[in-house]
Amino acid sequence: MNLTERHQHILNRLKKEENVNVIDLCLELNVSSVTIRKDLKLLEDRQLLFRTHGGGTLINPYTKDRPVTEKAMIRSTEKISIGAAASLLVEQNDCILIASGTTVLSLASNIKPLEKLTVVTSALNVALELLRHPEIDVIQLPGTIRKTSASVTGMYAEAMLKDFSFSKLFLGVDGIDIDFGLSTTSMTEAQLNKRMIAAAQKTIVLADSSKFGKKGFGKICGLEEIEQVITDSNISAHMVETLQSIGIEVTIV
Amino acid sequence: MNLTERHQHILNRLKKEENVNVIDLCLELNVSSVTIRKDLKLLEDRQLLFRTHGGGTLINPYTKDRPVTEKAMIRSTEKISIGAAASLLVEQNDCILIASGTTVLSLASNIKPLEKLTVVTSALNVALELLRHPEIDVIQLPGTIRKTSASVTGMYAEAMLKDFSFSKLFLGVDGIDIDFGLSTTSMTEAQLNKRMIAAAQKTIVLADSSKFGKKGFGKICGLEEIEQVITDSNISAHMVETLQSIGIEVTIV
DNA sequence: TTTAAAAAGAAAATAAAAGAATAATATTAA
DNA sequence: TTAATATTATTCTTTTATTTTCTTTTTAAA
Repeated sequence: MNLTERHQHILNRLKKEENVNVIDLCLELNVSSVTIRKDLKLLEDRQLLFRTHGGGTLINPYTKDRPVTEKAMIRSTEKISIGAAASLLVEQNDCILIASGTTVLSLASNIKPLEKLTVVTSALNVALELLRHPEIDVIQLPGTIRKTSASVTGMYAEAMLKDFSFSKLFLGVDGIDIDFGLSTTSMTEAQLNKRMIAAAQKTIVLADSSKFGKKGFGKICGLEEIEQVITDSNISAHMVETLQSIGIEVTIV
Repeated sequence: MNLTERHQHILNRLKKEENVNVIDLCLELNVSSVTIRKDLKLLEDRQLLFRTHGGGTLINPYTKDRPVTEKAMIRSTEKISIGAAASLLVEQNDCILIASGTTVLSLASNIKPLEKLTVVTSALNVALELLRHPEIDVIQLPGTIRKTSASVTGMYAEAMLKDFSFSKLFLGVDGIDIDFGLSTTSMTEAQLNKRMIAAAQKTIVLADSSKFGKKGFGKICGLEEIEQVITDSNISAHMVETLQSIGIEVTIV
């Protein structure tokens, strides 16, 4: 039995029983505990399981049971830092637009407004997160809800955006590529994001370093349309230079 | 059983019973009380429960205005039954409208669609609840979010409703009075509910028995505009008769 | 073959978890 | 209020799991 078969086996057991432990896997697969731990680590890096002391589990053990919030924990440390850095850009009496995605959700949980703030968002979980603050006027965009991101898309949201102008847009994306520009997995979401960029005076992209060089299915826009990127320190120096040469402000946390 | 599995167990028990105690958990999980206390402390640090003397609870014991998700627990048994009864009225391929409130949230958690279903809602928590079902197309109405009910109101939602026609509206209210009719605490919500009634062929009101004879601030409509009421068995016989005499179908659970 | 690279394992060092003992604190009943 | 009781926090020890470094084995390529 080789490495991939072993990994397959581990994932199958996880699917059946939701969690596995190192010792059982050693016996079942006739390999040492060191090997199993390496397997688990690798699978965790690929975000196929969560490591626990003594084994692994399929579901993130420490999130409330919303499917969407669980996803937020992937690369959580980076996302939390990026969200915190983005929250510093929010000023008093701002009118901002927040798109969907796990990274901007982290922004939402980091916002601590001192005075009035108006937030329009497409993401239901962002809206719910912001409800905690009485200082914030939260406005929800309408539309069909995408199950994977818990956010709306569609013509109603696009039409409504035409009535507003925002000082800033906080945008999360699935891919940033020098040539292809910004992209996301859904066509309708890309369409809405395009309108969002048009409605905002400044577009700030929140993206952890894994997003660079990647392309999602739906193109949102070229890089020339954005003003600022916030990312983590694993971004390559070359990418930073390229972005800066186009005139994009790069913030590294 | 390892640490994470134990934590999972504790959270599951909490979800079912709202509070746990140290001694029971010791026996159930075969670990010392020291360990359980460490578990509870850790889960409290992650804001997944609140520590109490001798155990833990899901609800913060020291806040007055509970967030929306917790408010659902008040009169929960009645609300669960009412929600379950209402869910039976949902038919395949229906296009329904669900308003806001804790009772209709209970409807949302009871819906188990067999085939396609389209749901439009003003309440964010209803929308999130329904996302679990791939068969349901969930459409969110837009607008400013009321913090107390986590639902939208305002002209954008009202305007959007004009584009649709629904077979049924499920409405939660704060008061049902023979003379004053249906009412709710918020003026803007009353306004939206009015439009909702106009957009639906049939209005089904979900209200536990405590709501009868009460008046909220904002009048929604007179009783003649509704077709059906679902309530619990504590409603007075006289009230049932009066409602039926106006031609309202009364379902008691 | 020889060599390089990947995979697996052994062993020691390190870290985490669990429980015991006890002091500190909170709750309850008198 | 006080005393009795229950619960919690703290410290320490034992056990268990993990990480790290290094060696061996296997696999693939030159």
